[in-house]
Amino acid sequence: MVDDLHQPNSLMVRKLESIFPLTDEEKHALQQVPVVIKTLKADQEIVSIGDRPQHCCQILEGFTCVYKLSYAGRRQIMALHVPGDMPDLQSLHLEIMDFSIASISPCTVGFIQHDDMRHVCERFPRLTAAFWRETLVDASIYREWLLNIGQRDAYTRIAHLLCELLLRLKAVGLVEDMTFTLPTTQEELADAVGISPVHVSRTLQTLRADGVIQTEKSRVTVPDWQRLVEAGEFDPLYLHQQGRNGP
Amino acid sequence: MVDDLHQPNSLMVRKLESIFPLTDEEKHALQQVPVVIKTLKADQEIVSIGDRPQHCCQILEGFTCVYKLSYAGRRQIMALHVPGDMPDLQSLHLEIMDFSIASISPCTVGFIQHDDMRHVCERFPRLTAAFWRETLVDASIYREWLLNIGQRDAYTRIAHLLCELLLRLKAVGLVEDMTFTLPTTQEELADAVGISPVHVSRTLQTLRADGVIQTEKSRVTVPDWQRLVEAGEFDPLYLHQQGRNGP
DNA sequence: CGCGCAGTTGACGTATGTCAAGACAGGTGG
DNA sequence: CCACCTGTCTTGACATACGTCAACTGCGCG
Repeated sequence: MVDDLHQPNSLMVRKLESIFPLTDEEKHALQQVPVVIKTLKADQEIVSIGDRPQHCCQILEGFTCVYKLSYAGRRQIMALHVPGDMPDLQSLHLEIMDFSIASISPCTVGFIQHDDMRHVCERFPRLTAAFWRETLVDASIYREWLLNIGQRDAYTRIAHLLCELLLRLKAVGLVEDMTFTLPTTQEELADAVGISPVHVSRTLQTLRADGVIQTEKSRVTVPDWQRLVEAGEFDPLYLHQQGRNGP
Repeated sequence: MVDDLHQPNSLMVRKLESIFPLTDEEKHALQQVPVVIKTLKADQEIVSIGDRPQHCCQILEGFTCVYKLSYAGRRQIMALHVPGDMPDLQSLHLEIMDFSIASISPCTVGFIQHDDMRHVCERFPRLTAAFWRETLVDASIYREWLLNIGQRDAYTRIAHLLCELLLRLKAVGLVEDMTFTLPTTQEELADAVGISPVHVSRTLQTLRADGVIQTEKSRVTVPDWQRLVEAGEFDPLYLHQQGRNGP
């Protein structure tokens, strides 16, 4: 991944190729799209609710989150995004941002002008379909999070989230020996699963005590995938990762 | 609305015209798309999780919901759909359904073959954009529901849901004198906001006692919009209803 | 070396869940 | 037209998962 960065759009090509093989023409066109790369520290806003952005972004390194605040000032994280993800494709068609995006860890992010996106998509309608599909998978993940937060207890919610992250990170080569980096604080986890930080702390402890996960600093390792799947009531269907259904 | 039914696609034309004016050609093409109309009783499945549908649908009359079950058999309703909505546009690009759709009230639903959808979209790329936009608004609603369920208390959740329904029903002409029909049981409401049916009952009672809503059978009337908005911490931005922001 | 943030722990509070009984209403059949 | 039945809503008593608060620990970083 790191060496790929010299060719900034290669991650996008890989992403779209995971949907269907691209023609050389399509690949070439994508490589031509200008990308502005920025590096960010942790906890910086990338786009803010109410903005009318003229570009969208792709995460190249690090983790970001999509969030909103309630009037009481409580934060709900609606999505975590990992390298390869494009969290604000929707801005192509919805003028005003209805959520904010912030970095969770240090990040590198690529920005692409809407106009440039539209041009490639016009020339290659299959790319439109691929980007549309990306946003549909995002929506599917939102739905699963609704089920998670609305109907499952804290223990299951966290296990479920870890299952999801493992599979998504695996898909971009960021899992080795069932171990991945989770650069979130417990407070961020709490905001993602809709429970309080101290309850996250306690729940993680029982997950560790049950041998479902092991942690060391911000590295998480899953000694027994099947156990984690059961703990999280996890069914990977909603990720729509073609061909994959386990690590 | 009822008389429109003789021209089944007119609701779709209206829906897309709320996004941008359609050319006569586009309208004409849409009118040519074959639609199969079915009528359903309440509580019937329209599409099931795991299906690989070859068509998508538009709600013409009545209410439907999108839902999933947890392993414990608890149901989370992720979305309520009202006339004009197209709940499974995603099946155009995601082969396997990751949720089920069921009628909540008696319904009439129009079914359109994927192939027919794809053909119009190919001929008129702006229609692709319009349908894509529809799915993006759905996603935005999922996000707001995440905030609602994850961070707000029962009282606020229900008030918020009522705000949303009022605006969406208003947009399709189903609100008169701040009154609309809500053909859901309290159990369905409960599954939509992630609380228990008996707590829904109690919460509705205090909403009524506070004068925020009035109910009579399944009719809900909102005597003071501003009060309901405050009770629900409601900001209509996420609905992306162009030009509108209140009833 | 010390500051500060993240995580932990315990005591305690509460919003909401559960269970079970009763009231009510709409529809059906005699 | 009445009696019944079924599904929905309501009510009360009680249980509990989770939240809150506050103090303490430990580690990383300047």
